[in-house]
Amino acid sequence: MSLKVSRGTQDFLPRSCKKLDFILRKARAVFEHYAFQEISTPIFENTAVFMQGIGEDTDIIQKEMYTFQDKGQRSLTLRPEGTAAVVRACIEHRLLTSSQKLFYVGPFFRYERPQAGRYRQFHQIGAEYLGESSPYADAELIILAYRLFSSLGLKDLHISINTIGDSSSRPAICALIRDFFTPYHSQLSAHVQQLLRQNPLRILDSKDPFIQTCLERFSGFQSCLNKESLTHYQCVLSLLDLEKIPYKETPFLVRGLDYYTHTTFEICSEQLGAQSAICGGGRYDHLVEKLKGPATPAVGFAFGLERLLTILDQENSFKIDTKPLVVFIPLGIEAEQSCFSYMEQCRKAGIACHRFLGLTKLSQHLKHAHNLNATACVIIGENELQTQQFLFKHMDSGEQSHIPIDQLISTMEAMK
RNA sequence: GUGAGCGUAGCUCAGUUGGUAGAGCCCCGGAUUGUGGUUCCGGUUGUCGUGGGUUCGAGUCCCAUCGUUCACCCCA
Repeated sequence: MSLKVSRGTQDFLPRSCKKLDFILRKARAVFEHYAFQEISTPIFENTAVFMQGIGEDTDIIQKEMYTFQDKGQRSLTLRPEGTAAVVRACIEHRLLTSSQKLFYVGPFFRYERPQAGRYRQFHQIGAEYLGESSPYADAELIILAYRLFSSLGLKDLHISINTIGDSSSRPAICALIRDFFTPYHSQLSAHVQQLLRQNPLRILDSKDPFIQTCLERFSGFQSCLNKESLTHYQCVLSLLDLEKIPYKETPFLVRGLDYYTHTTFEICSEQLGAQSAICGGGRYDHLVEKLKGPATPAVGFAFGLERLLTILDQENSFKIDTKPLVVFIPLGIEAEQSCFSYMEQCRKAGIACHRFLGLTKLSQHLKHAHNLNATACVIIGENELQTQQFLFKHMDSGEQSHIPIDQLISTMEAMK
Protein backbone atom coordinates (compact mmCIF):
# COMPACT_ATOMS: atom_id res chain seq x y z
CA MET A 1 0.00 0.00 0.00
CA SER A 2 1.58 3.22 -1.14
CA LEU A 3 0.99 6.29 0.95
CA LYS A 4 2.06 8.62 -1.82
CA VAL A 5 -0.03 10.66 -4.19
CA SER A 6 -1.91 8.44 -6.61
CA ARG A 7 -0.54 7.97 -10.12
CA GLY A 8 -1.37 10.76 -12.54
CA THR A 9 -2.62 13.07 -9.79
CA GLN A 10 -0.84 15.91 -8.08
CA ASP A 11 -1.05 18.14 -5.05
CA PHE A 12 -1.47 21.84 -5.63
CA LEU A 13 0.66 23.51 -2.98
CA PRO A 14 -0.15 27.07 -1.89
CA ARG A 15 1.95 28.63 -4.62
CA SER A 16 0.12 26.70 -7.34
CA CYS A 17 -3.26 27.40 -5.73
CA LYS A 18 -2.53 31.10 -6.01
CA LYS A 19 -1.83 30.70 -9.68
CA LEU A 20 -5.04 28.76 -10.19
CA ASP A 21 -6.91 31.46 -8.34
CA PHE A 22 -5.33 34.05 -10.62
CA ILE A 23 -6.56 32.15 -13.69
CA LEU A 24 -10.05 31.65 -12.28
CA ARG A 25 -10.49 35.32 -11.47
CA LYS A 26 -9.49 36.33 -14.98
CA ALA A 27 -11.69 33.67 -16.53
CA ARG A 28 -14.75 34.57 -14.48
CA ALA A 29 -14.34 38.23 -15.42
CA VAL A 30 -14.26 37.41 -19.13
CA PHE A 31 -17.23 35.05 -18.89
CA GLU A 32 -19.15 37.80 -17.13
CA HIS A 33 -18.49 40.19 -20.01
CA TYR A 34 -19.98 37.67 -22.40
CA ALA A 35 -22.95 36.99 -20.09
CA PHE A 36 -22.01 33.38 -19.38
CA GLN A 37 -23.22 32.05 -16.03
CA GLU A 38 -21.52 29.45 -13.91
CA ILE A 39 -22.94 25.97 -13.45
CA SER A 40 -21.60 23.20 -11.29
CA THR A 41 -22.51 19.56 -11.71
CA PRO A 42 -21.52 16.57 -9.55
CA ILE A 43 -18.07 15.01 -9.74
CA PHE A 44 -19.72 11.67 -10.52
CA GLU A 45 -22.77 10.81 -12.57
CA ASN A 46 -24.74 7.74 -13.43
CA THR A 47 -22.57 5.94 -15.94
CA ALA A 48 -25.30 6.10 -18.59
CA VAL A 49 -24.88 9.88 -18.87
CA PHE A 50 -21.41 9.43 -20.31
CA MET A 51 -22.09 6.15 -22.11
CA GLN A 52 -24.85 7.76 -24.14
CA GLY A 53 -23.43 11.25 -24.23
CA ILE A 54 -19.89 10.48 -25.32
CA GLY A 55 -20.59 7.30 -27.28
CA GLU A 56 -19.77 3.70 -26.43
CA ASP A 57 -17.22 3.29 -29.21
CA THR A 58 -14.88 5.99 -27.96
CA ASP A 59 -11.61 5.42 -26.14
CA ILE A 60 -12.89 7.50 -23.27
CA ILE A 61 -15.73 5.07 -22.62
CA GLN A 62 -13.93 1.86 -23.44
CA LYS A 63 -10.65 2.39 -21.64
CA GLU A 64 -10.47 5.61 -19.70
CA MET A 65 -13.37 5.89 -17.28
CA TYR A 66 -13.25 5.54 -13.53
CA THR A 67 -16.43 3.52 -13.15
CA PHE A 68 -17.49 1.87 -9.90
CA GLN A 69 -20.53 0.46 -8.13
CA ASP A 70 -21.79 2.13 -5.00
CA LYS A 71 -23.33 0.24 -2.10
CA GLY A 72 -26.74 0.47 -3.74
CA GLN A 73 -25.38 -1.35 -6.82
CA ARG A 74 -25.62 1.80 -8.96
CA SER A 75 -23.01 2.14 -11.67
CA LEU A 76 -21.35 5.52 -11.22
CA THR A 77 -18.53 7.21 -13.11
CA LEU A 78 -16.16 10.00 -12.19
CA ARG A 79 -16.80 12.56 -14.90
CA PRO A 80 -14.30 12.28 -17.77
CA GLU A 81 -15.49 15.53 -19.40
CA GLY A 82 -17.97 18.32 -18.82
CA THR A 83 -20.29 18.68 -21.74
CA ALA A 84 -22.43 15.58 -21.24
CA ALA A 85 -23.05 16.45 -17.60
CA VAL A 86 -23.96 20.07 -18.34
CA VAL A 87 -26.36 18.95 -21.04
CA ARG A 88 -27.87 16.40 -18.65
CA ALA A 89 -28.43 19.15 -16.07
CA CYS A 90 -30.01 21.46 -18.63
CA ILE A 91 -32.43 18.74 -19.72
CA GLU A 92 -33.23 17.71 -16.17
CA HIS A 93 -33.98 21.26 -15.02
CA ARG A 94 -35.82 22.24 -18.21
CA LEU A 95 -33.37 25.06 -18.94
CA LEU A 96 -33.57 24.60 -22.68
CA THR A 97 -36.81 26.49 -23.18
CA SER A 98 -34.49 29.42 -23.87
CA SER A 99 -30.87 29.63 -24.93
CA GLN A 100 -28.24 29.15 -22.24
CA LYS A 101 -24.72 30.47 -21.88
CA LEU A 102 -22.97 28.43 -19.23
CA PHE A 103 -19.46 27.84 -17.98
CA TYR A 104 -17.99 25.41 -15.47
CA VAL A 105 -14.78 24.80 -13.60
CA GLY A 106 -13.56 21.67 -11.90
CA PRO A 107 -11.73 18.37 -11.84
CA PHE A 108 -12.18 15.59 -14.38
CA PHE A 109 -10.90 12.02 -14.41
CA ARG A 110 -9.52 9.73 -17.05
CA TYR A 111 -7.54 6.53 -16.63
CA GLU A 112 -4.64 7.19 -19.02
CA ARG A 113 -0.88 6.87 -18.95
CA PRO A 114 0.34 10.19 -17.62
CA GLN A 115 2.64 12.31 -19.76
CA ALA A 116 3.42 15.96 -20.33
CA GLY A 117 0.18 17.89 -19.91
CA ARG A 118 -1.87 14.79 -19.24
CA TYR A 119 -3.08 13.68 -15.84
CA ARG A 120 -5.59 11.22 -14.44
CA GLN A 121 -7.20 13.99 -12.46
CA PHE A 122 -7.07 17.18 -14.44
CA HIS A 123 -8.94 20.46 -14.31
CA GLN A 124 -10.90 22.16 -17.00
CA ILE A 125 -12.72 25.38 -17.57
CA GLY A 126 -15.41 24.92 -20.17
CA ALA A 127 -18.19 26.88 -21.78
CA GLU A 128 -21.38 25.73 -23.50
CA TYR A 129 -23.66 27.92 -25.57
CA LEU A 130 -26.90 26.00 -25.96
CA GLY A 131 -29.99 26.71 -28.01
CA GLU A 132 -28.47 28.77 -30.82
CA SER A 133 -27.67 27.48 -34.28
CA SER A 134 -26.40 30.81 -35.57
CA PRO A 135 -22.74 31.09 -36.62
CA TYR A 136 -22.66 34.20 -34.43
CA ALA A 137 -22.68 31.84 -31.44
CA ASP A 138 -19.66 29.93 -32.77
CA ALA A 139 -17.77 33.14 -33.42
CA GLU A 140 -18.62 34.65 -30.05
CA LEU A 141 -17.37 31.56 -28.28
CA ILE A 142 -14.09 31.44 -30.19
CA ILE A 143 -13.53 35.13 -29.57
CA LEU A 144 -14.34 34.64 -25.90
CA ALA A 145 -11.68 31.95 -25.65
CA TYR A 146 -9.20 34.16 -27.45
CA ARG A 147 -9.92 37.12 -25.16
CA LEU A 148 -9.62 34.92 -22.14
CA PHE A 149 -6.16 33.73 -23.09
CA SER A 150 -5.15 37.26 -24.03
CA SER A 151 -6.24 38.57 -20.66
CA LEU A 152 -3.97 35.98 -19.08
CA GLY A 153 -1.09 37.44 -21.04
CA LEU A 154 -0.53 34.42 -23.30
CA LYS A 155 1.49 34.88 -26.43
CA ASP A 156 2.24 32.66 -29.40
CA LEU A 157 -1.12 30.92 -29.49
CA HIS A 158 -2.49 29.45 -32.67
CA ILE A 159 -6.18 29.09 -33.40
CA SER A 160 -6.99 26.31 -35.83
CA ILE A 161 -10.46 26.18 -37.29
CA ASN A 162 -12.36 23.89 -39.62
CA THR A 163 -15.84 22.67 -40.45
CA ILE A 164 -17.06 19.12 -40.76
CA GLY A 165 -20.44 20.14 -42.11
CA ASP A 166 -23.83 19.04 -40.86
CA SER A 167 -25.04 15.47 -40.45
CA SER A 168 -26.26 15.24 -44.04
CA SER A 169 -22.74 15.88 -45.32
CA ARG A 170 -21.17 13.23 -43.10
CA PRO A 171 -21.77 10.07 -45.20
CA ALA A 172 -20.32 11.72 -48.30
CA ILE A 173 -17.20 12.83 -46.40
CA CYS A 174 -16.65 9.38 -44.94
CA ALA A 175 -17.09 7.79 -48.38
CA LEU A 176 -14.58 10.22 -49.86
CA ILE A 177 -11.97 9.32 -47.24
CA ARG A 178 -12.56 5.58 -47.65
CA ASP A 179 -12.24 5.85 -51.42
CA PHE A 180 -9.08 7.89 -51.10
CA PHE A 181 -7.35 5.35 -48.86
CA THR A 182 -8.56 2.17 -50.54
CA PRO A 183 -5.53 2.00 -52.92
CA TYR A 184 -3.18 2.17 -49.91
CA HIS A 185 -5.11 -0.33 -47.82
CA SER A 186 -2.39 -2.97 -47.57
CA GLN A 187 0.15 -0.36 -46.42
CA LEU A 188 -1.98 0.91 -43.57
CA SER A 189 -1.45 -0.11 -39.96
CA ALA A 190 -4.08 -2.29 -38.30
CA HIS A 191 -5.10 0.69 -36.22
CA VAL A 192 -5.68 2.88 -39.26
CA GLN A 193 -7.56 0.10 -41.05
CA GLN A 194 -9.87 -0.14 -38.09
CA LEU A 195 -10.40 3.64 -38.13
CA LEU A 196 -11.17 3.44 -41.83
CA ARG A 197 -14.01 1.04 -41.09
CA GLN A 198 -15.37 2.61 -37.91
CA ASN A 199 -14.51 6.30 -37.95
CA PRO A 200 -12.82 7.53 -41.14
CA LEU A 201 -12.87 11.18 -40.06
CA ARG A 202 -10.35 10.46 -37.34
CA ILE A 203 -7.73 9.43 -39.88
CA LEU A 204 -7.41 13.04 -40.97
CA ASP A 205 -5.67 14.16 -37.78
CA SER A 206 -3.45 11.09 -37.51
CA LYS A 207 0.21 11.68 -36.67
CA ASP A 208 1.25 8.61 -38.67
CA PRO A 209 3.91 9.86 -41.13
CA PHE A 210 2.63 7.64 -43.91
CA ILE A 211 -0.90 8.96 -43.47
CA GLN A 212 0.36 12.51 -43.43
CA THR A 213 2.24 11.96 -46.66
CA CYS A 214 -0.89 10.52 -48.25
CA LEU A 215 -2.99 13.41 -47.05
CA GLU A 216 -0.79 15.88 -48.89
CA ARG A 217 -2.55 14.61 -51.99
CA PHE A 218 -6.01 14.64 -50.39
CA SER A 219 -7.93 17.61 -51.66
CA GLY A 220 -10.11 18.03 -48.58
CA PHE A 221 -13.79 17.52 -48.40
CA GLN A 222 -15.27 20.96 -48.86
CA SER A 223 -16.89 19.67 -52.05
CA CYS A 224 -18.99 17.33 -49.89
CA LEU A 225 -20.43 20.14 -47.80
CA ASN A 226 -23.90 21.38 -48.55
CA LYS A 227 -24.70 25.02 -49.07
CA GLU A 228 -25.89 25.66 -45.51
CA SER A 229 -22.70 24.22 -44.04
CA LEU A 230 -20.49 26.35 -46.27
CA THR A 231 -22.48 29.48 -45.48
CA HIS A 232 -22.27 28.78 -41.75
CA TYR A 233 -18.51 28.28 -41.93
CA GLN A 234 -17.90 31.36 -44.08
CA CYS A 235 -19.93 33.46 -41.66
CA VAL A 236 -17.89 32.29 -38.66
CA LEU A 237 -14.67 33.14 -40.49
CA SER A 238 -15.90 36.56 -41.54
CA LEU A 239 -16.87 37.40 -37.97
CA LEU A 240 -13.39 36.43 -36.78
CA ASP A 241 -11.93 38.61 -39.55
CA LEU A 242 -14.15 41.46 -38.45
CA GLU A 243 -12.66 41.34 -34.96
CA LYS A 244 -9.17 40.72 -36.33
CA ILE A 245 -8.84 37.42 -34.53
CA PRO A 246 -5.93 35.51 -36.06
CA TYR A 247 -6.71 31.95 -37.09
CA LYS A 248 -5.56 29.30 -39.46
CA GLU A 249 -7.90 27.16 -41.53
CA THR A 250 -6.92 23.58 -40.83
CA PRO A 251 -8.74 21.24 -43.20
CA PHE A 252 -7.90 18.10 -41.21
CA LEU A 253 -9.06 19.29 -37.79
CA VAL A 254 -11.94 16.93 -37.03
CA ARG A 255 -14.10 15.50 -34.29
CA GLY A 256 -14.90 11.82 -34.54
CA LEU A 257 -18.18 11.62 -32.68
CA ASP A 258 -21.33 11.76 -34.73
CA TYR A 259 -23.07 14.47 -32.75
CA TYR A 260 -20.42 16.99 -33.75
CA THR A 261 -21.35 19.28 -36.61
CA HIS A 262 -20.00 22.30 -38.43
CA THR A 263 -17.31 24.25 -36.61
CA THR A 264 -14.32 22.63 -34.92
CA PHE A 265 -11.52 24.63 -33.41
CA GLU A 266 -8.43 24.26 -31.27
CA ILE A 267 -6.02 26.63 -29.64
CA CYS A 268 -2.48 25.32 -29.42
CA SER A 269 0.76 26.45 -27.87
CA GLU A 270 4.20 25.46 -29.07
CA GLN A 271 5.38 25.35 -25.48
CA LEU A 272 3.41 22.24 -24.58
CA GLY A 273 5.11 19.26 -26.18
CA ALA A 274 3.01 16.56 -27.78
CA GLN A 275 -0.19 17.51 -25.97
CA SER A 276 -0.10 20.91 -27.59
CA ALA A 277 -3.81 21.67 -27.58
CA ILE A 278 -4.71 23.92 -24.71
CA CYS A 279 -8.29 24.44 -25.78
CA GLY A 280 -10.63 22.39 -27.93
CA GLY A 281 -14.13 23.12 -29.01
CA GLY A 282 -16.79 22.89 -31.62
CA ARG A 283 -20.43 22.66 -32.47
CA TYR A 284 -22.49 19.68 -31.34
CA ASP A 285 -26.01 20.05 -32.67
CA HIS A 286 -27.13 16.49 -31.88
CA LEU A 287 -25.88 15.79 -28.37
CA VAL A 288 -28.94 17.10 -26.52
CA GLU A 289 -31.20 14.79 -28.49
CA LYS A 290 -28.84 11.91 -27.86
CA LEU A 291 -29.41 12.45 -24.15
CA LYS A 292 -33.19 12.46 -24.69
CA GLY A 293 -33.58 16.21 -24.55
CA PRO A 294 -35.38 18.52 -26.96
CA ALA A 295 -33.57 19.05 -30.27
CA THR A 296 -31.15 21.84 -29.36
CA PRO A 297 -28.16 23.13 -31.27
CA ALA A 298 -25.10 23.96 -29.20
CA VAL A 299 -21.47 24.95 -29.34
CA GLY A 300 -18.81 24.77 -26.64
CA PHE A 301 -15.17 24.55 -25.70
CA ALA A 302 -12.99 23.46 -22.82
CA PHE A 303 -9.42 24.14 -21.82
CA GLY A 304 -7.08 22.41 -19.44
CA LEU A 305 -5.81 24.30 -16.41
CA GLU A 306 -2.69 22.16 -15.96
CA ARG A 307 -1.58 22.93 -19.51
CA LEU A 308 -2.38 26.58 -18.97
CA LEU A 309 -0.25 26.57 -15.82
CA THR A 310 2.63 25.06 -17.78
CA ILE A 311 2.53 27.84 -20.34
CA LEU A 312 2.06 30.63 -17.83
CA ASP A 313 5.00 29.33 -15.80
CA GLN A 314 7.21 29.28 -18.88
CA GLU A 315 6.15 32.75 -19.91
CA ASN A 316 6.49 33.86 -16.33
CA SER A 317 3.33 35.88 -16.73
CA PHE A 318 1.80 35.47 -13.30
CA LYS A 319 1.16 38.76 -11.63
CA ILE A 320 0.01 37.69 -8.24
CA ASP A 321 -0.70 40.65 -6.04
CA THR A 322 -0.07 39.87 -2.42
CA LYS A 323 -2.34 41.48 0.12
CA PRO A 324 -0.94 43.32 3.13
CA LEU A 325 -0.10 41.08 6.04
CA VAL A 326 0.93 42.19 9.50
CA VAL A 327 2.99 39.98 11.78
CA PHE A 328 2.62 40.57 15.50
CA ILE A 329 5.66 40.00 17.66
CA PRO A 330 4.95 39.69 21.37
CA LEU A 331 7.98 39.53 23.63
CA GLY A 332 7.13 38.04 27.02
CA ILE A 333 4.10 36.28 28.45
CA GLU A 334 2.13 39.43 29.24
CA ALA A 335 2.55 40.68 25.71
CA GLU A 336 1.37 37.39 24.25
CA GLN A 337 -2.08 37.65 25.67
CA SER A 338 -2.74 41.28 24.77
CA CYS A 339 -1.29 40.55 21.35
CA PHE A 340 -3.89 37.81 20.88
CA SER A 341 -6.71 40.30 21.46
CA TYR A 342 -5.21 43.02 19.28
CA MET A 343 -4.89 40.58 16.42
CA GLU A 344 -8.56 39.68 16.65
CA GLN A 345 -9.45 43.38 16.57
CA CYS A 346 -7.37 43.86 13.46
CA ARG A 347 -8.96 40.88 11.73
CA LYS A 348 -12.43 42.27 12.49
CA ALA A 349 -11.25 45.48 10.83
CA GLY A 350 -10.27 43.50 7.75
CA ILE A 351 -6.53 43.38 8.26
CA ALA A 352 -4.75 40.07 7.83
CA CYS A 353 -2.38 39.23 10.65
CA HIS A 354 -0.32 36.40 12.00
CA ARG A 355 1.86 35.62 14.97
CA PHE A 356 4.52 32.94 15.03
CA LEU A 357 4.00 30.68 18.00
CA GLY A 358 6.87 29.13 19.85
CA LEU A 359 9.50 31.69 18.88
CA THR A 360 11.22 33.64 21.62
CA LYS A 361 13.73 35.86 19.94
CA LEU A 362 12.92 39.01 18.03
CA SER A 363 15.35 38.13 15.25
CA GLN A 364 13.57 34.81 14.72
CA HIS A 365 10.21 36.54 14.46
CA LEU A 366 11.54 39.07 11.97
CA LYS A 367 13.17 36.40 9.88
CA HIS A 368 9.99 34.37 9.66
CA ALA A 369 7.98 37.52 8.94
CA HIS A 370 10.36 38.27 6.12
CA ASN A 371 9.97 34.79 4.67
CA LEU A 372 6.20 35.14 4.87
CA ASN A 373 6.51 38.36 2.87
CA ALA A 374 4.85 40.39 5.62
CA THR A 375 4.20 44.05 4.94
CA ALA A 376 4.82 45.17 8.49
CA CYS A 377 5.52 43.92 11.98
CA VAL A 378 4.05 45.11 15.25
CA ILE A 379 6.46 44.60 18.11
CA ILE A 380 5.00 44.43 21.59
CA GLY A 381 7.49 44.10 24.41
CA GLU A 382 7.76 45.30 27.98
CA ASN A 383 8.66 48.85 26.93
CA GLU A 384 5.67 49.03 24.62
CA LEU A 385 3.25 47.73 27.23
CA GLN A 386 4.49 50.29 29.73
CA THR A 387 4.26 53.25 27.39
CA GLN A 388 1.17 51.97 25.56
CA GLN A 389 2.98 52.62 22.28
CA PHE A 390 3.55 49.80 19.80
CA LEU A 391 6.61 49.61 17.65
CA PHE A 392 5.44 49.54 14.04
CA LYS A 393 8.02 48.36 11.52
CA HIS A 394 7.68 48.48 7.73
CA MET A 395 9.46 45.49 6.30
CA ASP A 396 10.38 46.92 2.90
CA SER A 397 11.98 50.14 4.10
CA GLY A 398 12.97 48.89 7.52
CA GLU A 399 11.65 52.11 9.00
CA GLN A 400 9.93 51.86 12.35
CA SER A 401 8.12 54.19 14.68
CA HIS A 402 6.16 54.10 17.92
CA ILE A 403 2.43 54.61 17.59
CA PRO A 404 -0.24 54.81 20.27
CA ILE A 405 -2.32 51.65 20.67
CA ASP A 406 -5.56 53.31 19.61
CA GLN A 407 -3.98 54.35 16.32
CA LEU A 408 -2.88 50.86 15.43
CA ILE A 409 -5.82 50.00 13.21
CA SER A 410 -5.88 53.33 11.38
CA THR A 411 -2.15 53.00 10.71
CA MET A 412 -2.66 49.57 9.26
CA GLU A 413 -5.58 50.67 7.16
CA ALA A 414 -3.44 53.42 5.66
CA MET A 415 -1.06 50.67 4.65
CA LYS A 416 -3.59 48.84 2.43
C1' G B 1 -2.44 -0.99 -23.73
C1' U B 2 2.85 -0.21 -26.65
C1' G B 3 8.01 1.84 -26.63
C1' A B 4 12.25 4.50 -24.57
C1' G B 5 14.86 7.27 -20.53
C1' C B 6 15.35 8.15 -15.29
C1' G B 7 14.85 6.90 -9.50
C1' U B 8 21.14 9.20 -4.45
C1' A B 9 19.46 14.62 1.56
C1' G B 10 13.24 18.68 1.90
C1' C B 11 14.93 20.78 -3.46
C1' U B 12 18.65 20.71 -7.80
C1' C B 13 22.20 17.25 -8.74
C1' A B 14 27.69 14.82 -8.54
C1' G B 15 29.43 9.95 -7.33
C1' U B 16 35.72 7.28 -11.81
C1' U B 17 36.88 -0.14 -14.54
C1' G B 18 32.42 -2.50 -7.98
C1' G B 19 36.11 -0.75 -2.29
C1' U B 20 32.98 2.86 4.37
C1' A B 21 27.80 8.64 1.15
C1' G B 22 29.15 14.10 -1.47
C1' A B 23 28.21 19.53 -3.14
C1' G B 24 25.04 23.79 -3.66
C1' C B 25 20.36 25.65 -2.06
C1' C B 26 16.95 25.27 2.09
C1' C B 27 16.68 24.75 7.37
C1' C B 28 18.91 25.48 12.47
C1' G B 29 22.56 27.94 15.82
C1' G B 30 26.27 31.81 16.66
C1' A B 31 28.79 36.72 15.48
C1' U B 32 23.83 40.46 17.14
C1' U B 33 20.55 38.21 25.24
C1' G B 34 14.99 43.83 21.33
C1' U B 35 15.77 44.02 14.84
C1' G B 36 14.73 40.36 8.96
C1' G B 37 17.08 40.71 3.82
C1' U B 38 23.75 41.07 2.84
C1' U B 39 28.25 38.87 4.97
C1' C B 40 31.22 35.48 8.03
C1' C B 41 31.64 30.98 11.25
C1' G B 42 29.49 26.34 12.81
C1' G B 43 25.66 22.29 12.52
C1' U B 44 21.53 18.37 11.04
C1' U B 45 20.41 16.08 6.63
C1' G B 46 19.98 9.60 3.77
C1' U B 47 16.17 2.12 4.23
C1' C B 48 21.10 5.35 -2.50
C1' G B 49 12.62 3.69 -4.78
C1' U B 50 11.49 -1.64 -3.16
C1' G B 51 12.61 -6.96 -3.33
C1' G B 52 15.82 -10.68 -4.99
C1' G B 53 20.55 -12.24 -7.45
C1' U B 54 26.08 -12.11 -8.77
C1' U B 55 30.44 -10.86 -5.59
C1' C B 56 35.07 -11.23 -0.21
C1' G B 57 32.50 -6.51 -1.09
C1' A B 58 26.93 -3.33 -4.89
C1' G B 59 24.68 3.64 -5.09
C1' U B 60 27.54 1.29 -9.29
C1' C B 61 26.49 -5.15 -12.55
C1' C B 62 21.89 -8.62 -13.49
C1' C B 63 16.47 -9.78 -12.77
C1' A B 64 11.77 -8.42 -11.05
C1' U B 65 8.59 -4.75 -9.20
C1' C B 66 6.78 0.10 -8.11
C1' G B 67 7.20 5.17 -9.18
C1' U B 68 8.40 8.97 -12.58
C1' U B 69 9.48 11.42 -17.37
C1' C B 70 8.83 11.56 -22.62
C1' A B 71 6.49 9.63 -26.95
C1' C B 72 2.57 6.41 -29.41
C1' C B 73 -2.70 5.89 -28.69
C1' C B 74 -6.24 9.45 -27.22
C1' C B 75 -7.29 14.11 -25.72
C1' A B 76 -7.89 19.68 -22.54
